[in-house]
Amino acid sequence: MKTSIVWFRKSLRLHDNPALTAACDDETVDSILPLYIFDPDTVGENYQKLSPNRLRFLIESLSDLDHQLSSQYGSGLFILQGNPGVIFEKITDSLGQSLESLNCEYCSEPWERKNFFSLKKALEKKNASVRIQSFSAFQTILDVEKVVSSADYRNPKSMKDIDRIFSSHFDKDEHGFYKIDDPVPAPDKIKPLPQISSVQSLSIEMLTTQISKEVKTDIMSVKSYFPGGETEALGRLKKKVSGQVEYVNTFRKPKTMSTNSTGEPMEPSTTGLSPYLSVGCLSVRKLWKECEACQLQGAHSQPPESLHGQLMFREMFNLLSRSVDHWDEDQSNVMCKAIEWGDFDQKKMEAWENGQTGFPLIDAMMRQLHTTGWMHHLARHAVSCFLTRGQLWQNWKFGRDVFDRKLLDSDWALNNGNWLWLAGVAPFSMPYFRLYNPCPDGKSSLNVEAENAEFIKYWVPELKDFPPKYIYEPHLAPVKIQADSNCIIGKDYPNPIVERKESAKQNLARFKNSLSRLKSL
DNA sequence: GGATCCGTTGTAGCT
DNA sequence: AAGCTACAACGGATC
Repeated sequence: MKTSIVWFRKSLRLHDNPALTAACDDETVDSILPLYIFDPDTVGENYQKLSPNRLRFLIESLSDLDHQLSSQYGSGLFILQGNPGVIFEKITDSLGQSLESLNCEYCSEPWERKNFFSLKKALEKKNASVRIQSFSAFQTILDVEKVVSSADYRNPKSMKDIDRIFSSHFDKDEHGFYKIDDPVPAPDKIKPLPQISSVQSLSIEMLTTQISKEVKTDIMSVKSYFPGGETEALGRLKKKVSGQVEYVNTFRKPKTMSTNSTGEPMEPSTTGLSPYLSVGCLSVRKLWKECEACQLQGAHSQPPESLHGQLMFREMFNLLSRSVDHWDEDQSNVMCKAIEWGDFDQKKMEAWENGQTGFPLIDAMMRQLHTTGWMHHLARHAVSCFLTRGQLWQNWKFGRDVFDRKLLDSDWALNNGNWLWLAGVAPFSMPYFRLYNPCPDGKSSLNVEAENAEFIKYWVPELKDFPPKYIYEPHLAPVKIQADSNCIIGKDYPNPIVERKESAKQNLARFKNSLSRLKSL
């Protein structure tokens, strides 16, 4: 018996999975072990690094993978918990010389690369004939290692830069589209599981029970809008993108904030596919190609506003996170100006995280994040601007950590990149003085309101009877109106945590001072 | 090498 | 109602 291990890391899917396909096509092996490792370094010793909602999403994604493997292929997902090095030691001991190869996807995070290299070394020491292969172009369209190591690579900072990188790595076809490889279909057959008696897989049920107990929440009953899993991902892709030529071709990101006409307050106005990309239930290549198929049908929007543009920014951050040292730091990070932010202010941070700032739009957005694990991209702009250079003068890293714990689509490269951008500390085009007004008038891109301010009233039900006129600044409503609306500001809903204009003015001056100090160094 | 242009999606106030 | 201007003013690329 010869066995190949297929290690699922951040690509919890069967379609467009080159590591899996390679194992299936390998005639020298007769059994395949699909493996997932629940790593305490990633989720936290007590699962505290991920919100219950993220844990549920991950479990559902694993469950779907396991179910597909067993019901369609007579295989199954082997789930183990622990440090990958220790896990592989156990498995290789158990498989002995029958271990033929290990296939996995390339992961670009510093700790993941370290994991992989030390693992490779240890395995090869044990068994010199084992073939270990890491496959790229899995989580990204570009081959990250290849691009950042090319001679003319420079850190991309704009759509123009990233477009230039695409141009130098892909030819264009007769329609002007980049020639990107088609996604690989799911395999027809997967070879059976090997016999391993000494290592026992965790069942989804056991894992769920254990996690729920540890985080003191029944994670499977967390109110959710995005169910995890490849099956869901492909269903959503079909519903939102594949057949939706008009939607895709007119997609302009800055214009999407108030276009949710579905009548479903939880339904995103954008595709809502990002959670599925982050755990790899959906292949980004497949998404790219489905958009392209729509664009072939006629005139369409262009990067940066189009869906392709959004995915190109995603590639940009993935490259930067690999090529920039200390990508997640504000010191010794060439992509971050070390602004002298205020000390961690627990009161401000809690008000912001819990949606109790007294700014209804900000609070609605933060409560939506807490409940659904998702926020519109412009909402992320608004709340991060508010927390940092706008109103609260807190270090972007504090907000980054909250997002990372709660966002279903959280991704190390993207989350840090977006915070660097929005805090105005990166050399991207975000002038620090360009603030978002958390109390926008009708012309703002942040304006989420139909006439009735439904978005705010849904997420901040304290204000559900408030007249739309005062919905952004309820403290300005006369006391009689507050009483008639069953919400006394300062009692039933907080007063603004800071004075909006004053704080903005002060922070602008602080930012400016920090910059001139940095320049004089 | 100094001037000019440009950058994913701003705001406020005017006509 | 859409479109203009002023605001405040960065920093890298390009010419």
